[in-house]
Amino acid sequence: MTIEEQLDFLSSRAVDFINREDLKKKLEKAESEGRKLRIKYGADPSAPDIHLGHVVGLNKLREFQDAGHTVVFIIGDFTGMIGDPSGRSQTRKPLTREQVEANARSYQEQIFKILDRGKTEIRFNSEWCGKMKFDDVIRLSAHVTVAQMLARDDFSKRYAANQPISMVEFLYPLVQAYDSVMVHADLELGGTDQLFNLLLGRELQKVMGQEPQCVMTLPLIEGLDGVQKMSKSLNNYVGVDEAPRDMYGKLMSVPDDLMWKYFEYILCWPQERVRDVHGKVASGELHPRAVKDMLGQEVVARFVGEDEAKAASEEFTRVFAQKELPDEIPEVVVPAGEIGLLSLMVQAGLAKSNGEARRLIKQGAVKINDEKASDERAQINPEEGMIIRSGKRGFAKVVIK
RNA sequence: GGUGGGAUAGCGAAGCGGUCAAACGCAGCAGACUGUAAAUCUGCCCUCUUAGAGUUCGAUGGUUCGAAUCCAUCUCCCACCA
Repeated sequence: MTIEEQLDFLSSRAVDFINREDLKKKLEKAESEGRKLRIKYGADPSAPDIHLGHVVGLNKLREFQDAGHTVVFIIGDFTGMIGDPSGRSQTRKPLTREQVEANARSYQEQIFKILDRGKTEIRFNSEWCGKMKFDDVIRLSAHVTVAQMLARDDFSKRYAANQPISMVEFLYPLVQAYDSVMVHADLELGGTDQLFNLLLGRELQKVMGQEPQCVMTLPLIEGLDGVQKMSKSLNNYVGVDEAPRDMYGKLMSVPDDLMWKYFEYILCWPQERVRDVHGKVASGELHPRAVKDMLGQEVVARFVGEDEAKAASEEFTRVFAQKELPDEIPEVVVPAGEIGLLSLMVQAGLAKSNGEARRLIKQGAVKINDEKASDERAQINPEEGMIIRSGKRGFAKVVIK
């Protein structure tokens, strides 16, 4: 590939890219010096589940690796242990050393489903942040002005709306920027919400006498609800570590319009192909469900395996389209003898409380051995192998102790 | 240091002495419709053995026949002016 072709390839799917000229120079220089570029990506250690939202970025990192470069994957353990009042409404709890370590391990297991282990450098920012003295921090903060900070969109909005902004929030972008200095990043990648922070890294490097990093952002994809960005806290995510059945099932419930993004950013389909399939669905040549099945299967195949993908798809059809029972049904162990239906359901995990169980029964969601249960006060005489269904996806099989 | 505002169910937000287990929106769950889609419609959505009962409205104590609503103290939060 020529440099220009590389640039095209590497910047594909990016939203912001600052900037092509700089990256070109870096690529040329690296090539002539036989050096690899250092591509930085920061991860928050508080949510150890890598989900498809992260995959958007990880895919891009992988492309950089395939082009020969090194990914510097930074786990923000230092900041994670302090906690992150992330503005919005949620305050992230500070993590303990043990939690951070456990999360970091879990990260590593998951990211190498996508990244090339041999071209990845994992770093923890406590390595350098932990050594800083307070005067170092103060000196560092002198490089940035309040006006600069207020340039960040969410800060300016909140400031204007008389909403609180803590000093910590000002400090975090600075820490992140400092990470760039410490790892000598050539380019930093992040979601579009990271643009300001990434640019601050660029500024700080300049101030501290380094060649400034390039900055690239990728879209934040919406989660299962189709509206809010995929995140663990909103519980609208698909984790790369999930059981094939869940992964597939979740993908099938994604709004149709969102599929195209998933094809493009998760599966990295070329745009022409996405457009082609999109067109076929629009014209009625392809059924949206078939396309979504393809999405589900391809994603499962990528993170788990081909066979599992096929199996997940088949089971899904069987259970939901033909209303049959799934392969594996969770068991409830109960002693022999009469038991109230309500408490049986709670014990089986089909309802959180008797109240909920009652509601489900009233609404006609509960079946025992395919027979609708309508009496909430029913006493059940459990039999071995009795099947209790609650709604479309709640199943339990009775086992007599 | 000063002034003002606030803490209500998962979240947001009404309520300001009884009719409040607490409006409304969102999220969630179920049913109908489907492609387990989306949209829509309907119902539910503190707990418990019911048309009944028991615990809730930052915490504690008090006034009252009766408090989420009034008083006192406390804790926490926010904005503004310095």
